[in-house]
Amino acid sequence: MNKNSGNHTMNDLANAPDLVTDGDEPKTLAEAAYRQLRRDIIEGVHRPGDKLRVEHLKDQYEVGAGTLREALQLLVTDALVVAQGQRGFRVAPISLDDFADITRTRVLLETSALQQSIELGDDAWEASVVAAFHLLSRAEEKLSDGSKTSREEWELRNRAFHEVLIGACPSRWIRHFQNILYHQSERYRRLSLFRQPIPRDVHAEHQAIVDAALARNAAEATRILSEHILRTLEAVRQLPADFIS
Amino acid sequence: MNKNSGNHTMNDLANAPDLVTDGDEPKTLAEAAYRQLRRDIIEGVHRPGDKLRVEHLKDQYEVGAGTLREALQLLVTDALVVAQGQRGFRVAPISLDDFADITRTRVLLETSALQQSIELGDDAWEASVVAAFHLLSRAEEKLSDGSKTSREEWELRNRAFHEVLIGACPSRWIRHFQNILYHQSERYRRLSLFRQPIPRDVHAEHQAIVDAALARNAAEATRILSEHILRTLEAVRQLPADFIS
DNA sequence: ATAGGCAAAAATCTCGAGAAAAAGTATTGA
DNA sequence: TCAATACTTTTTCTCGAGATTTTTGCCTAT
Repeated sequence: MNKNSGNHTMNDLANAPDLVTDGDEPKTLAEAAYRQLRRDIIEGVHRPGDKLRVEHLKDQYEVGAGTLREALQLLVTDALVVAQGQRGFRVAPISLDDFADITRTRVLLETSALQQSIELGDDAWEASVVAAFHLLSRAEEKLSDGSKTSREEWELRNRAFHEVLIGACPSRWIRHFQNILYHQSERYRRLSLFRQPIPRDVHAEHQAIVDAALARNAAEATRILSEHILRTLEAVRQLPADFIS
Repeated sequence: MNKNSGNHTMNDLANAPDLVTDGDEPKTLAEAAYRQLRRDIIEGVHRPGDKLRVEHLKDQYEVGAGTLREALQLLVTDALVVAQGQRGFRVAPISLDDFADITRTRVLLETSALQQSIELGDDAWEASVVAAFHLLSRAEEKLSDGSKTSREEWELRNRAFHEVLIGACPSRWIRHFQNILYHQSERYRRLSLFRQPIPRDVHAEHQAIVDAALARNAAEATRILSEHILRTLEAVRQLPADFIS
């Protein structure tokens, strides 16, 4: 019974569709190409600043030129690709300052969202937080084998955890922006994890956030979350300079 | 043999282009169509929820089908248009709750940006604020004739004023998001102005913001700015219910 | 009379080729 | 040797036609 999409007529807001539908399967070739491209950009297959030539990529992704063009346009929405006038597309460049900006903006949005979540969340929200935290903890245990799949699993569950935390925040716009920023920071976090495969004690940080959230201690929870997010910035800051360029 | 991606030397940051290039002239047909469409959506020519059929619109805007498709895709970035799987495009719906969400998120972002602007702004920033305020005041005087051009001029300068206010905020991301939200609220503000052509004493509010900003009184400035933005929400709230649907 | 299903129509999505623009290369002259 | 110009190549942008999918209308059966 997971074929959801049951639309209730009353109360459009709660079940209003997200600004970017990202959960379902891709229903069009353009969207499929978009997802592959997004993955490849985040994974670093296409490096920051690289030119994305339609003629070359259309063969690689097995779609027509116009279709690939649309996929690139979708990536512009996520700010993973920049389009310049009559000069084609490029992978969005990265820089330390940009990451600092992303991180601080994330803190601003995510703390506000968490505050509202704590204020408004019901039992179901608490349950989803505990569940997501459990899944993340399990993924952390398996992370020690260093395999690629386990890290991907951890990435997925880490994201799910952060999403669920602010899941009771009623603002679709904050969640939308937060979503974009999370994708962005994923590119940087990849660099950090590559260098520092076993991160700092992130488990304890998550635990502390969960405890404060369930205790409805918004001030404490947002404080820890802020430090948690900002710590990633510090980790990237300590990378060799030539990693980012 | 992939080569390279010639990276430029440093200093990319200061002159980094905005996330959405909006100032220049449109350099491509798709972008031209995008701007016309955006204007028409904000102006209400295409009403919220309307279906946007490519076959009809391509004649109206005098471009090919693929080109119009790209224009629509660009509008998805601004969240003025929603694309559903294999079922084409629609003008993004509006609702009171959505506007409340937009407004509150705007307050969150814009106050944070203003705070940083006040903290970091230099003499040139102060000058630009005073200049923008002056232009806006002049536009307000001419607003009494009720002509369409004068209201458009006011819209333009009001936007410029709010942009300049947070112009010294170094965060490109906050400015980017704020930009999107401003476009969104423009749709709603149009409804409000239509009903209430001579708005409340918005001049005094702007004046108070400028005074507090130049006095480097961040707490006061952000407080007034918050109330200022929220007041628009109240104005729309008092519209007849059937205005929004 | 209503519900279900089949068929026609409309709309979307996709592709490849042609026109416009940018980038790269070679040539010429000081 | 260097700079400026003209030419060639590459790439982007645009268009119209064909293939799929969705929607609409009609018909039949219970």
